Amino acid sequence: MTFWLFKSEVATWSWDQQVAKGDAGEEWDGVRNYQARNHMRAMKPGDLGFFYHSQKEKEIVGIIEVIAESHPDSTTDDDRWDCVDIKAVRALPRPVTLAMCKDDPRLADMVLVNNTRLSVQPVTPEEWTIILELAGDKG
DNA sequence: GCCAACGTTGGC
DNA sequence: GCCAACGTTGGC
Repeated sequence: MTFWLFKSEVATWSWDQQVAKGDAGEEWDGVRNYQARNHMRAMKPGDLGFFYHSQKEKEIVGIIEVIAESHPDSTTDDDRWDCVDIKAVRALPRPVTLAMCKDDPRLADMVLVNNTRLSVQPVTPEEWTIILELAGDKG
């Protein structure tokens, strides 16, 4: 089991839209960054991830599950770009803001804090647990 | 709205 | 293969 974090602007693809897709989920398309793509290629069905709203909200709002391995991105003919499918698992009881992550010394090395521009990134098991704690999520 | 960080492109 | 120019992301 590996943990991840997916970033999206609310205007582009929001948590509510993800939830509306239900268990069918949706492909995480549109990624045009090699690092982000490589992370998606490393994902396995059953992996869990956080759903983060960038720009305005700047907070982790929910948990998603990877439901399909990486496959060609249907929004482009360029075969360099792959994506996975994800579905919403549950919303966090309270969102965890970027500011909260920055304020917690245990999260000082988190990619979210240190590489603001990477839209798909790994999360360590320790970070995963800490964020669930900050969110008041009991699993 | 600005700007820092960083990734990509393309000329050489 | 280097690097300058440019474009984009996203926090502030």
